[in-house]
Amino acid sequence: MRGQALKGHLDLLLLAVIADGPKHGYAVIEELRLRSDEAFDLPEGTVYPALHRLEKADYLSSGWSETQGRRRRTYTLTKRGSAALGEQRESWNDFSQAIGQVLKGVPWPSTP
Amino acid sequence: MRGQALKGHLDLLLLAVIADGPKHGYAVIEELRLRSDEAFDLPEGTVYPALHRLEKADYLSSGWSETQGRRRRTYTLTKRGSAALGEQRESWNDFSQAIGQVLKGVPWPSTP
DNA sequence: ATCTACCCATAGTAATACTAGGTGTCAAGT
DNA sequence: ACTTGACACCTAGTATTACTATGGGTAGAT
Repeated sequence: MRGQALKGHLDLLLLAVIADGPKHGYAVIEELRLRSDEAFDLPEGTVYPALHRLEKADYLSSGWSETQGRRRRTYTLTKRGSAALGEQRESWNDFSQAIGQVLKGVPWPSTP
Repeated sequence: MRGQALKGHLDLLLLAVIADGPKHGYAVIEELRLRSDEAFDLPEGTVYPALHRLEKADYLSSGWSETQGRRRRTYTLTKRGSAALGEQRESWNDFSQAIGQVLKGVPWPSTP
């Protein structure tokens, strides 16, 4: 899948996987790939800046840890982040339903 | 609904409504509003440039007509446009399903 | 006369996902 | 000893794109 289709929905995905439990960036990428059945394989250059953005917006908080010589920045969902997740989830539902309605009337190309 | 969530999926919507039959820009906006049950109420500044883009990409062709003193530019889906619609529709299905899968595991906030 | 609906257009802005690079650790293979 | 690949982080710059704001014009109703 072309990744750029993510536009506007990346935050929802990131918040969703972190809602499941605190995670560091690399783990977020892996988790997203797993849960989406390989559909989402996001480049680091997409995820890290987005996490910074979400932290700045107070949707996530972070802390450093050192695990066997590797430094990790682990992100946790804040209260605001949890609320945002709920809202974004609803708006995703509305959005996808609306698209579905528009598409409903359109016939698929003839496949005899 | 906040319109900017459209990012990356506007073309699909435009192609879809025009696939139903040739339409001019203003009619596209109306049709989209109707079919989406008011969810999509796109500003003209969004739609017109997008139509130009799609025509440039040879997904649409256009022609002017004059109806009771009003000039209209009517767009018709090209063969390439029809193919693109099919592809974008499939990729929308994959995309929305993938989002659904990611969201599946996440519990909604406690609503007692 | 003015307002609203109809109908088109463009310039500039903001947001954001991505490309392309960079830093460094550790384990396994050669 | 060296290289490769997985792990783990980061940023600068680019491209795309939906939107805001604005402008032009016609027709019909109040």
